[in-house]
Amino acid sequence: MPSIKDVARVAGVSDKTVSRVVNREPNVKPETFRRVEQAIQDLGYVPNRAARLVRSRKSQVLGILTDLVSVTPYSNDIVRGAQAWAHANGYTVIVVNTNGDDDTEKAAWRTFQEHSIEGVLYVTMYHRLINLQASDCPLPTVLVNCRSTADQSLISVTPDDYRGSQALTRHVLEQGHRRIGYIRLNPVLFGAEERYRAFQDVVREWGIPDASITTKIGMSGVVGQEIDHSYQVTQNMLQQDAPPTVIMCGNDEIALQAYLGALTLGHRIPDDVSIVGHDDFKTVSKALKPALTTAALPYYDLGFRASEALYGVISGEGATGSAGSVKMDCPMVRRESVRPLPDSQRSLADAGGNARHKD
Amino acid sequence: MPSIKDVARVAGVSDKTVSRVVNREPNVKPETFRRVEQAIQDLGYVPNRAARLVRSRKSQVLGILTDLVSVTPYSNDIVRGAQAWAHANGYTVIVVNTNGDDDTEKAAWRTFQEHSIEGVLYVTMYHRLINLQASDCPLPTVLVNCRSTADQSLISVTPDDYRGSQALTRHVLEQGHRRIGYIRLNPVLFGAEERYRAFQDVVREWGIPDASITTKIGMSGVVGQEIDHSYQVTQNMLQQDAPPTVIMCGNDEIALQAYLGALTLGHRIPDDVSIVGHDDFKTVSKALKPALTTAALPYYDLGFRASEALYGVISGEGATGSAGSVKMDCPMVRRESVRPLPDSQRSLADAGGNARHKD
DNA sequence: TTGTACGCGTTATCAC
DNA sequence: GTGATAACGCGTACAA
Repeated sequence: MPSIKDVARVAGVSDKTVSRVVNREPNVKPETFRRVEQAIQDLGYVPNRAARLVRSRKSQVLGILTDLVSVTPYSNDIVRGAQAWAHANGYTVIVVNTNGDDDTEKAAWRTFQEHSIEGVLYVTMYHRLINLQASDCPLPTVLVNCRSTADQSLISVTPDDYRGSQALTRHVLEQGHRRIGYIRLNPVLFGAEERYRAFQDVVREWGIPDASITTKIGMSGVVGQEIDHSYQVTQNMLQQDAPPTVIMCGNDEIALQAYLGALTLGHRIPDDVSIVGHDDFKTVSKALKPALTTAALPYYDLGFRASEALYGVISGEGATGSAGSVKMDCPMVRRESVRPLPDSQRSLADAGGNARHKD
Repeated sequence: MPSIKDVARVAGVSDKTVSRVVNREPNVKPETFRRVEQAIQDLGYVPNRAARLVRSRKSQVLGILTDLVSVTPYSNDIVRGAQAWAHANGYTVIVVNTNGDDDTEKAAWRTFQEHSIEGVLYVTMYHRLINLQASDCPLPTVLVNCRSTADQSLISVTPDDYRGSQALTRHVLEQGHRRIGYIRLNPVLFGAEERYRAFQDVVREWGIPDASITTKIGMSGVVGQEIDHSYQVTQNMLQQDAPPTVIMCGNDEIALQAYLGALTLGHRIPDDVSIVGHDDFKTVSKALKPALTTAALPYYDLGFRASEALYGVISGEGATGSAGSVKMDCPMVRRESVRPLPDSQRSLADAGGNARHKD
């Protein structure tokens, strides 16, 4: 590896002049500039960041701290989004997965300090509340996909599950559905409860009677290894007396179960039952036939936006705390799994009937 | 950030002594050791890797170069595996996604050099053949999930698609299936062709007549944005004169389509048709009802193993080229989507019949 | 057992 | 415009 001195010697200038050229500083004669560039080419010189860092204290490196990576393969898009921002802005990224282990997390913070990282993205792989204090973070930190209950001064970037679910529920009602099944995600999840709350609020706002709503929990247990009974739940719902005309699912994976459950019973989607999901996990939502109407979790954008916010903090111009925090929209993705109900079927009066097609 | 000198001053020793304590070198009086440790604690001193690196040339950092991340969310497990190895061995990892762009890849190599990275994992997100030359790699490199046709001297770690598919095909035949549908993955994919080749070889070896095999292509087009017609293909297969008793799918996503296609037609799985996949994408294979019998792509292990191999190269003890290259097994995961055929249905004579249950 | 002098590759300061 | 010279935080070599 040639050093700046080698270049200087070959170009016949001092090392400082090479430094000027490399860093595009002013006050270099064009002729000198060319000679130096040539020498750099010839030698294949690449500046050494470590040496630069020793002096200048700017590492141009961001750290990403990640918890249960295995929960779902999709949330990794957060990391991708962050990487995209980083590389577009001359930053490099170091990722450490803690798998939820406290010691590993401690070690990660230390690693970050050793590398003189400028700031870290603390990302959780599902939307949740955490207990972090700003004083626990030795480096500038932005929370992604989570918020701290313990310390409001930590900036966070989270998805707006509430509004996503709200839009979905309104859409379903606008399509004329009145008998609704709702399969809840694991209640342990913060995002899950937000979605359910939105559903309840909208349904109440529209004056839908409780009797025409069926709510069941589809998953339960420890996050990452929950038991999924949504297949069975779907079938029970569809076999009850006045079955719902639409089943709203806590997320797309539950929606997949709902599809399988409904199809196995011989129900057609959306002719016999409409189904909506949440998250827009593409390998599910786009693969389903008919494709699933859902709300898109903006994972990639979460990562990208959070990096911007972190950069704001680092460069000191950043607002902090709830002022700087952002909730990002989960836009509805309308596909073919929701059928508009004809007027004749919209009344609640036929609540005893079964909208299923007969073949 | 306190430096080694600050610690030295507080502890009342020279900086070299602090260095000795930090690096656990011998010849430090226990008493001194304690005093220094105390000062480190008090000041929150963390050694600066950059400074260390300027002298010692060992960055303890690995680079990961990654192409089309978006192809599937699952292959990211390769990166996880590599990270796991790294953090278990005191290494840190820098990941750069190129999205298949050549300029980005060039820039990535440069970034790696700037960071004095010790070696890089060149990982592709689907199993394929590439054109890389060892001379294109300014740093020690190991190929993951791909092999170079241009240069055999590059070590590679790849999944053994052939053997995975072989095991699956044998299993299906052992369960008595003779009329077989095979839905091929995009033929552009190297792994896809390996799987198909294994299927053909086994079927020939067992003397299954061509007439009882139906082969169709389920996906085609540019990788990452292919058109998927496997849903329709499945339905066509099931509606033909002597429908297959089992459908073997190029991967789990096709298997999902096969489930949907079959269920929609009113077929039961595995009573009416058995289905097998490939890859073991858990959000599909475990979610399906009944759960899918498939072969597991060892993504995580690929990343882990490749890191070991790379470490071998770096520390100079490594075999190179095809000698050091590894093909990793894709073990069959036996679940409930394959039904053993009763002896009465195993003969090829009933090739005109339809094994479907009548309700 | 401990300390001193120096060098690593780079940037900062200031004089030329 | 350009170049000495010092300094960054740490490890190495050697002296004490």
